[in-house]
Amino acid sequence: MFALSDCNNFYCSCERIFQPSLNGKPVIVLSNNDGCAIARSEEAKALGIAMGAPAFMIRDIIEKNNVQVFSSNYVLYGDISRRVTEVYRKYAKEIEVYSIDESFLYLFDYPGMNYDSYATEIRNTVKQWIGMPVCIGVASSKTLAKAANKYAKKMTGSKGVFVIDSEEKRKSVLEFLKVGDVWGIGSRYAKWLIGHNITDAWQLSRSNEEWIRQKMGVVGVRLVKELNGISCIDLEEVAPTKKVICTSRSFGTLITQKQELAEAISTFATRCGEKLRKEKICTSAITVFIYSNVFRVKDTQYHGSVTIPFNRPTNYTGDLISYALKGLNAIYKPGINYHKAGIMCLDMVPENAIQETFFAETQRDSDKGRKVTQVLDQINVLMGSDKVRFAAAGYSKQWRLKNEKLSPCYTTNISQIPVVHL
DNA sequence: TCTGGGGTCCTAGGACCC
DNA sequence: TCTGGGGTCCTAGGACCC
Repeated sequence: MFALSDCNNFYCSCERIFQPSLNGKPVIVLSNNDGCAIARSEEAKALGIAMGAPAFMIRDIIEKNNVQVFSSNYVLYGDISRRVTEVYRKYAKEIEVYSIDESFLYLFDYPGMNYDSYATEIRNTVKQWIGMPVCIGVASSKTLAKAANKYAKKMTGSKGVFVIDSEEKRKSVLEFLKVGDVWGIGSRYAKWLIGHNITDAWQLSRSNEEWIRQKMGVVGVRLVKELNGISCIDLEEVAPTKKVICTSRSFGTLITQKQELAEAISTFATRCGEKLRKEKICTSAITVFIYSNVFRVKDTQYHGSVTIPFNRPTNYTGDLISYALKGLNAIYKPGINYHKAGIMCLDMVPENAIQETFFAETQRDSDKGRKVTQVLDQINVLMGSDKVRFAAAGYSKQWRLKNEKLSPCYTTNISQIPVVHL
């Protein structure tokens, strides 16, 4: 049996662990730049704050109801996520970390196993050890486990656990689940299915396979089989190496000057380098892009992007910055209010399987680069991000993210932990 | 005034190989 | 009247996930 364990309102719950007085109160967490509400406590949802609602459009609701607002703190959430995952490992043969707040568990099975009490124990342990509330769905396929999880969240009150271990239970879960809420059915397919009078997951599970194949391909066929309890999607215990790595940001303020863009681009190249080295891969080409703000309809709109192939794959920050700045040169247009930029790394190869070029000196250069970044990474892990960096990344950072409501990194930065007077 | 940031998979069609 | 059989690679577009 598969279990899907999902943290409740994860980012909000992370903030509440360290401020328990916020329990029972409306809490929201905003996206980067304090733009949109991307996590809402139950109380905030009840006030009508929608997922993705722009902060400036819900200001009234926030002020009237004293909603507690946080900027997103991914360092904190990432660390809490890691701790929750550690608890799961005690309870499962294999686990797949599916996202920052969700994991699939392939459960142990004993003769006479009681999945309901087992899942309840996992839930209680995560709550007691980490302080994180989770809900758990258990079933014979991943798609059904996702469905059971949604049912557990809405229909079981404070129990928070549901096991599909009979046809009656499968039917009641699928009848409860709207077709658009099925894992793998997005807005486009939902619209089409509803147009053909398939409105819930039960009806979808009973639909004709060939008809589904024509419109939705093999993905759709797999999905229907999964709803019928036939497992077609395996657990992915080890995450496959990434095919694309992207670092992009909107700016806290609009940028027009090339020099400022260059600093931002260099900073993104630095982040990409860190990500590549962590995955032990190199990239053979990058795409650099700079965008104006589509919401400012009176501004001249511009989407510039260019892809630059390399002679030799690299994950050395110095290389990435110099290629990225060449890219910027090619696409920069003056007189535009730039709002967002980014770098995408493509065509990955493993770090230890690089095809060398014909010219031997690049080998020597790359050894030097590798040693430099090793030291750089070590210092920055120990002393804090960006303590030592390339000058191209600049110092002013006018464009940096707006995050006015940032909480401390309670679990990863000792010096930020506030003193509590009892 | 103010609107996020990452990813993946599948398919069809064109171009090419022997 | 009749025109083989078996492949790969690449790209763009469309769908999806958190």
